[in-house]
Amino acid sequence: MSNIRAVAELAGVSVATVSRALQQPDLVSAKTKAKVLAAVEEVGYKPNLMAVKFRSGKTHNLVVLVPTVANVFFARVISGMQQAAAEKGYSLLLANTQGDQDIEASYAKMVQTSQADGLIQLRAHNPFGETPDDDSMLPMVNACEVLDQQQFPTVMLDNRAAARSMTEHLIKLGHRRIAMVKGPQRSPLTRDRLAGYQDALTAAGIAFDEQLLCPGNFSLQSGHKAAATLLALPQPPTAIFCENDEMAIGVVQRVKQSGLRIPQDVSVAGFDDISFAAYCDPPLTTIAQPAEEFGSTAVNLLIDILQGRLKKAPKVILPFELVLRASTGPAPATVAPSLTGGQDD
Amino acid sequence: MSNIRAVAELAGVSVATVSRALQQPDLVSAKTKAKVLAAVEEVGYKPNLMAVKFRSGKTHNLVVLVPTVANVFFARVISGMQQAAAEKGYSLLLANTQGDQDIEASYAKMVQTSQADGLIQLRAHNPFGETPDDDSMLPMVNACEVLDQQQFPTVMLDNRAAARSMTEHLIKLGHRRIAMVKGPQRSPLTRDRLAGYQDALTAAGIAFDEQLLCPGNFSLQSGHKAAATLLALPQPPTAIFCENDEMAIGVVQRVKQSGLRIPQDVSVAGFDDISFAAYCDPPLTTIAQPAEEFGSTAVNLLIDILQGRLKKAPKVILPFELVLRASTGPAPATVAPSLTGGQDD
DNA sequence: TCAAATGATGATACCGGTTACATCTCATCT
DNA sequence: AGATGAGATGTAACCGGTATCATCATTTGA
Repeated sequence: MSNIRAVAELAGVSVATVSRALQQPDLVSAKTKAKVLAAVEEVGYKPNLMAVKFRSGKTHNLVVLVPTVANVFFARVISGMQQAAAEKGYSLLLANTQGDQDIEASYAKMVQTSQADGLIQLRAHNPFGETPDDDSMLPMVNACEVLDQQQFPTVMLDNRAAARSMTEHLIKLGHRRIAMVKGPQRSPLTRDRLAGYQDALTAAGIAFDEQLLCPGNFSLQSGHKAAATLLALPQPPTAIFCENDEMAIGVVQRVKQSGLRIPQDVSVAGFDDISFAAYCDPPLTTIAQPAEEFGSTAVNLLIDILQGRLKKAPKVILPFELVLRASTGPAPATVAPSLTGGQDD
Repeated sequence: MSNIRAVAELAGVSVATVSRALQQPDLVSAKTKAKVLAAVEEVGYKPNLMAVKFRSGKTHNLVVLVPTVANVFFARVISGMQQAAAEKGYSLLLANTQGDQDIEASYAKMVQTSQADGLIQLRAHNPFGETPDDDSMLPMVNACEVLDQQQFPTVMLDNRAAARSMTEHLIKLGHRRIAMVKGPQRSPLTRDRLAGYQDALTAAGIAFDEQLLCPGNFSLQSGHKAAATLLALPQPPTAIFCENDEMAIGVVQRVKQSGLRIPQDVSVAGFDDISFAAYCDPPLTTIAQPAEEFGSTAVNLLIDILQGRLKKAPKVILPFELVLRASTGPAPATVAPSLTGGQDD
């Protein structure tokens, strides 16, 4: 590997001149510059950027903690991050944490050991461990799933309002028994969406029925399983609102397997508006989130912090959009014909 | 940021001793080690790994060039890479190239500028530009989409055999007019799958009909569009084989929109076995690929190269599996019962 | 008892850039 | 002409580790 000293020797100048010729060409004379560039060419010089990063103390790397990259929504978020980072000359170090806090912590250490300048967390944890006493702003941004008492900059959706909006849509269609398939237990995201759901019920004077809440984990399988549970209830729901699209797609399948029609017998709604949502049968009513924008905003915020342009930790709230498709429709007129028992496959 | 010299001073030893106490504890006496560790604790010393990487010339970073991370299949591959890399102490630098060769080249430069040790390419390009004369092994592995005359180590599927296998399945079901929805034009992947399709046709004595080939780009939309074209043919196909599952899902929707039933009127098959394939209506017959294994194998191969354990560029071929679900079924009794076609099963 | 071997530790060069400061050359001004 | 300053270039410190070699103390062996 040729280095700057080899170039300097060949060009007959000092290393400082070579460095200047490449970094601040205005400071060197035209003919020196020419000599240097020729020498660079001749020895095939490529600067060792590791040395630069070491010297400058800036790596221009950003660590991203993702629960699972193999998730359609996160994939879009990452895509947005990548774009924004590339534009600013940063690279992304991707960490698949599988939700494991030890793995998170080990990657977060990359910031402390100067392997990365900052960190983006897509989960509501603080991977640095307990918050330091001094509230000096750690180079971290929290996106998507956010804890409210967070002292970090965050990018989030108003999940409560979004869930309320969807629930209101269902109520307006005449539904009274609206089930909710939840995400992981302690997720603030689930908590907020649940709150929005309850807000809408309360506003419409509908009693909250614990039985209509079903656990899930954002997977297709868990949606499928949840639907089975819900349909087996003595009084099954006429609408099922899922906290993400994957679960909704699982629900759709299970509902159809029961011989019920969507939306005539049961309405189904999702959350995220992943690309597959529009290609469901029937196409899925859902909440669209600007996934790529989550990513780009988070990256830009982080870079602002790193470059000292941010005084206070901002909270950015991105807009959602209710996307109405064919999976939701008017509640069935029937109070209950006679199939309250719910037939199996 | 505290450094090793601060620790040395506090512990009353030399920097060399501190380094040894942390790296090769056996070389240091017990009480010195204790002093050092206490000092490390006291100043909160975290080694600057950037300095280590610079000194050692090894970054332990691997660049991954992905056409689009927001692709279900690639997301799984990346997940497998991440896992394998983490186990060996490497990090992944993710690059979303959008298929742009300039972007690819700019990321490939990270290897040449010592920001990464090696590179994994998921497309059949050589991002380093024209191959160097000396066939010294560049630290690169090519996975998924592979050019055959490649001098790099590769990890791939026998796409030709897989496509042949699927086509044979359709032929066995009595289909004679089998359409193929292709991937991007110049992709070797498309070329191989097409060849396998033709192999099966030839073996079964079915004439190849150019009209039944439809362009696509691996997106849901392109599948939808392709189906529209195919169904409008004077003699539409009775089976549609798509080069990936997304397109197949798009096809399924379009076919159903035409009022045709799957598989009674038209069979549809995909490729990849993404998670959504099993949740289609009807569930999709497809070819399963070990996506995560693609990733882990590629990473392990690359690390073998980097650590000099590999003499010749190996070609690894991973197994596929024909996954039969409900989207394929017997060919409909032909509108024209004339027996030009020949034998059924 | 002295030489040689062993073990523990220290001093410092080194990796490859950047950059503060020094030096040198001219041109300009009074 | 001498002083001043601008412009071009060189010298070397520096970033923070690692590793080589030197040094010194202690033990072992003949």
